[in-house]
Parts: sequence; C-alpha cells; structure tokens
Amino acid sequence: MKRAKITVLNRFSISTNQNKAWQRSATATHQFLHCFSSTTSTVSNRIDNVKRAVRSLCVFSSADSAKALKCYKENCVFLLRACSSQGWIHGGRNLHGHLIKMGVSSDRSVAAKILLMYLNFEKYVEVDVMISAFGGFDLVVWNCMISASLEKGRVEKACRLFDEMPERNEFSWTALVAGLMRCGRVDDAAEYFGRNPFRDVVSWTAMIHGYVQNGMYCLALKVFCRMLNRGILPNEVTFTCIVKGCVGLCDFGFGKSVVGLILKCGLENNLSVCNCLITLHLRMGETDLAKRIFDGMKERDVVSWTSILDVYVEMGKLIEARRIFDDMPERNEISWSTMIARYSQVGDAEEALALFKHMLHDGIRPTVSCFSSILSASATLAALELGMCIHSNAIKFGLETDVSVGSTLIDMYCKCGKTEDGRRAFDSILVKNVVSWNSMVFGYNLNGLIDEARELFEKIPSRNTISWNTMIAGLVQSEYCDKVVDIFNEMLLSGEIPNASTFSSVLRACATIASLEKGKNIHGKIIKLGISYEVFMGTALIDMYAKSGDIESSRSVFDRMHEKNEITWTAMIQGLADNGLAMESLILFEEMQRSDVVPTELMFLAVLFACSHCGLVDKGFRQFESMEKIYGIMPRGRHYTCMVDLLARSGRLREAEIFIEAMPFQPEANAWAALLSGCSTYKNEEIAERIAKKLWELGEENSAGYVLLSNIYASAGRWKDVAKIRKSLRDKGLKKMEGCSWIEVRNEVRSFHCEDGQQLLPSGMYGILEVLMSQIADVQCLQTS
DNA sequence: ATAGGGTTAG
Repeated sequence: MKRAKITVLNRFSISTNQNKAWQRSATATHQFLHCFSSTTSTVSNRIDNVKRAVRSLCVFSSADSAKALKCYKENCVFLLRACSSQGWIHGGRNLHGHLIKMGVSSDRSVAAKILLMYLNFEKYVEVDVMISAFGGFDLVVWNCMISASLEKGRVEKACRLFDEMPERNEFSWTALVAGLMRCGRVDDAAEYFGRNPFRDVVSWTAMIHGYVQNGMYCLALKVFCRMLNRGILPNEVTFTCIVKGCVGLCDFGFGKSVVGLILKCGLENNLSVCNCLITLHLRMGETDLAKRIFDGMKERDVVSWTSILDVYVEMGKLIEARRIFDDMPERNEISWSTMIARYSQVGDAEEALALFKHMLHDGIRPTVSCFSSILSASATLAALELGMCIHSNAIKFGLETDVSVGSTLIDMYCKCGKTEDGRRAFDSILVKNVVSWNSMVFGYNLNGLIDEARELFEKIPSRNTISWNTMIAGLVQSEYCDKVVDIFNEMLLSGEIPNASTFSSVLRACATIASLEKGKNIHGKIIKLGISYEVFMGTALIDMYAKSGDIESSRSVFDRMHEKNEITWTAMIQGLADNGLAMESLILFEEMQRSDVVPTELMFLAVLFACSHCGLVDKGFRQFESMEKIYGIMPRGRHYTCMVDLLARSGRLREAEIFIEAMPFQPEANAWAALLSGCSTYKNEEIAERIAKKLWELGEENSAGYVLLSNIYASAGRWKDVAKIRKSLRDKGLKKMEGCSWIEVRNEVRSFHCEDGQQLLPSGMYGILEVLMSQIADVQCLQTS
C-alpha cells in the first residue's frame, strides 16, 4: 500500500498535460470525488489522496504508454485497497464504475482487487459478478475467498473452503496459515503448516510472523532455526519478523547472531531490515549503535524516522526528539502517536493537545492509541475540559464506540468525578471487553458508589483477576471490610487465582476488623500459592498481625521480607509501639535510620507515640526536634498532640500546657483532650478547668474533651458541673462517640455497640459474656490481693 | 499475470 502511495505522488508530480483527460472522464471522476468528500468531509487527507489519485488516473488517458498503464494500474490497486481498509463502500463502487468506463475492470490484476474489495464489504451480488468475470471458481478466486473469510474472522468457513478446494498452490496454504495466525488460531495454523507441501521462504516467514504476532516469541525463534536447518535462506521479510521476535523475547544474544546472519546474506543495507535493527539496538540499550545505523542508511522512510524518534523518546531526550519530529520529511500516525503519548506521559497535556490539533490539521487520522494516551493524561490531571475536547474528536472520528477509547473515557470521566458521564461512555462501547467492565467498576468505587459497583460487577460476563481485585479494593476503601472476606471466598470458588494485590486488599480488611483468625487463614493461602512477600502484600501482612495483636508473627514477616519500603518500616514501627513494645519500636527506628531509608512524617508519629508510652520524655523531644533540623519535616498538629500526650502522661501537666500555648498554629482538639486526660489521671482540676474554658471559647465541636472533663468532675464528685457539661453536649447536638467492640465466633465477626439490645445478639452470647466477666473479675481479685 | 509473508508506538 505504501509503495502504491508513493507511485501516486510520483504520478502527481509529472501530471502536467491533463486538461483533455480531465474533461474526458469528468463525470466519473466528479462522482468519485463527490462521493469521497461527502462521506469523509472531516478528513482532509483522504480527499487530498483521492484528488491526487484521480488526477493520476486522468493522466493515463492522455499518455497511454506501457509505463503509464502500469502506473495507472498500481494507482487503481492502491485506491481499491484504501477503499477496502477504510470501509469506503460508496467510493469503492464509484471507483469500480470508473474502471469499467476506462475498460480496465476485466484486467485480471485489477479484477482480483475488486473481488477482494467486494468480499471485504460482504457484497455477495457483486462478488458473484466478479467471479463470473473470472470465468468461475478458479484457483485465484478460491484463494481470494479464503483470504477474505479469514480477514472477517470466519475461520470455519475458510477451513471449509480450503478443504473443498479441487487443487491448492503455495498461495492457498500460506493464505490459510497466515490468516489462522491473525485470528489467533495458532495450533490450527501449525497443523496446516505441517501438512503444507510447498514450504517456501514465504510460508516459513508467515509461521514465524504468526508466532511473533501472538506473543509466542520462543516458538518463532525455534521455527526460524528449523527453517535454517532445512536449508531455506531467509529474506528481508523473514529478518524483520525474527528481529521483532528477539526484541519481544529480550533475547539479545540471539539478536546478535541474527545480525551476523543479516550481514552474511548481504541484507544489511535493506531499508526494512535497517529499520528493525534500529529498534533492536534501542531495546538492547545500544542507543549509540542505533543512531549509527540510522546515520549510515542510504535511504530512509517514515519508519526509519519514527524508529530513531523512538530512540530519543526512550532515552528521555524529549527536546531532541521534538527536533527530530519537527525535521522529519514525512510523518505518519505512529510518529504523531509516539510524540503525543510521550507528552501525555510526562504530564504535559497542553503540548499533547497542541500536537493533537496539529495532527488533525495535517489531515492525519488519529489512531486509537493516540486517543487513549491523551485521555489517560487528562484523567491523571483530572483535566475535564481537555478530556471533553478529546471526547468530541473521538465522536467525530467514530471512535467513541471503540473499546479501548471507551475505557479511557470511562476512566477520565470517573477520575474527574463525572460518574454518570463515565457510565454513558461505558454504554457507548459497541463490543465491551473485561477492561471496559473493570474500568466502570473502578469508576463507581472511586466515587464511593459501592452498590452500583457491586451491581455492575455481578453483570461482568467473564471476570478476570483485575475485576475481583477492583471490587475487593473498592469494598476495603468504602470500609465494607466484613464483606471483603465473603467476596474473596466467592473469588476462590470461581476458580480465579488471587495475586499479591488481591491479598494486600484482603489483609487490609482483616487488619481493619482485627480478625486474626481470618488473617491467618489468608496467610496460609499465600504460602500455599507460593506468593513471595512482595512489598505491598508483606506490609499488609505485618499490619494485619500487628493490628490483631500477634506482634511476633508480624515481626517474623518483617524479618523475612527482602524488599522493604518506608511504608513497611512504618507499619512495623507503629505495630510494635501500638502493641506496647515501645522500646523495640524505638530500636527498630534507630536501625532504620542507620540504613538508607529516610524517615517520614508518619514514622515520626509512631516514634513519638512509642516514646510517650514508654515515658521517654527527653528522647521524644530529641526526635521531635530532629524532624525539622535533620530531616526538614515540619511537625504537624498530630505530632504536637503526641508531644502533649508525652508530657501529660508523665505528669508534666504545666509543661504540656505551656507547650500547647507556644504552638505556632491552632492545636488539634485531641491535644486538649490528651492534656485533659493527663489532668484526669493526675487529678489536676485547676489545669483541667482552664483547658475546658479554652475548649468552650473555641467552640470546639469535639465531644471527647467534654466527656473527659465530665469524668474529671465526676471523680471529684462535682455532679452539678457534670450535669452542666452533659446539657451543653446535648445543646450542641454532639453525641458521645459510640464505642464498638467485636469478636469472632465460628469464622464470623460480630460487632457490638453499647446500645445493642439483647434481641440483636444470638442467645448464648450473653452467657459467654458472663463467663468472661467473671474471669476478668477473678484476675482483678488476684492482682489486688 | 492474478492470489500468500513485513518493519515503527502503546
């Protein structure tokens, strides 16, 4: 197709004496042109191509040398293929009419292309006409029929046609093998290839390319070796396929041997071979060699330029890449795509959009991937207006029904908070795949619409691991943790294998409900499946064990993890501190400081918490001061609250009060509460009242402070003040934060709230509670006596 | 003669 295109351009440049010709075929060409411009008025390049082509057609009429006839036929073939691939059925019909008028439609080279076009459009009346023009079903017609059936994905029909053929030649076999490969029917293709009596270089290449196409690079390499052993000499097409296979497999050792073979065959100057060698060397990390190949090329085409553009893009040299892009003699949709994708990736959505507009202006039809990359940039930046602009263009090109464009549209709208528009994008997708379903479920989850997510999840025709992970992560995020284990079990029943990402969500849920039994069960499954302690999952395990009170298991997971990030360290340090092992927590923190990990804000929170629970006031202060001085981390409200707690717990109430007063910003309500709590422990009514006054003045909406103060009054027997506080709590509409406890009974978590009546709980549970209460009382008796 | 195999991005 590309060669034909160049011919069209060449013809255009020599078409000077064309007036007479133009008049002669005026009606046909006019109709032809009109047809194209009316159906594709938005795409200027199609019209330009057609205009050029029609002019070339006209030139032929005035200068009918053999050379011109050949050119003319090539132009016809180019146009017929263009009509086929672009789905321009009206253009195709008109062109056919034109060819009849010019008396070339019965030429077999042209007729075959017309036949293929009608087969592609599935216009069987016209197909019959063309077949009778061939004089019935001859070998060429059969081969065309097989090719066309496979193009449409009708594998069974193609095989039937092939099996029914009276005789077959090398074209029949290769058409079938290549077509089966294109349809992903690798085994069938291999079977037919084995039976092929005409195994020439083209058919071997078709096999090699088929394996590469289906990502089976290893097999591609094996077939290539087999071909060499049979003494078949690879040609330039074989080399382009096998080099692509080496790149896919990252087998650069094999790649180097292939380069040697290319030199032996004397194909090192072939254009296509050089083009793929640029990519091979880029992927091998030999960017200098890649550049040298490009520089040494005698002839370069748009693929060469796009390949070298990619070298600079991959090296992260965006400015140089842009310079190459601007200087390129010719750009195609892939060159544009490459640039736009890179600008989108680095978050320069504005430049991506500018290039996108420029591309449209140049009459290049944007590819699906172009839309996807620029839309995902809009999604990341939550740039709704930009996304909508791209969306309108996708509609213009009829690509909003495409599954991958649609999926990125869903993502973009949902990340911008426009869930309904996301749903509309979802509904517009013509043929949905699991990615589009997952995107929509993710979108609902993202915007907290957990019921909608669940409903849609149930409707997914064939779920994959990502579908389950998305749903599970959504439930964890929306804090429906008790439902997570149920859905996880459902996943296991469905036969889907969970991965590290699944486990990290499920463990987070177990940690939240502090369900050690369930957590251990999950850990068992992880071991059974042989999943290694990858960072996120390992950290979730540490957190689950720590939150469930099994700090020994938590630590043992931590010690067995090979790769740790700052979140892992934080989880362990926090876990130790929370479980009363404050000293161990501090020791671990110091161990971490000696390694390369830089402490974070959250880590300091855990450390200060540990200090406060150990009564290590001075150490706490040293850490607090080191935050800003050594690590440049500004302490936040929560850090100050920890410090207040540290002082208050050790009875240094006045110091705590001064510390709060000296804070550079408004303290958290919890800071006052911590101090009040200290006042309560050390029975200091004086400071407590001052703090309470502050709380009143601030109009603080935090109930904990009031409750604490009322407790202080209660313990001092000041019942009038207690009543006053309770009234003010009621007046402000504040409710005492509801306490909640839960236990696990036979693999089921049951939660209690203080207001739960007996009817809400199964009988028998209260009996257990009574036993527990008496055991607690016994322990207390022992301790006091 | 006509019909079969290709390289560049994500």
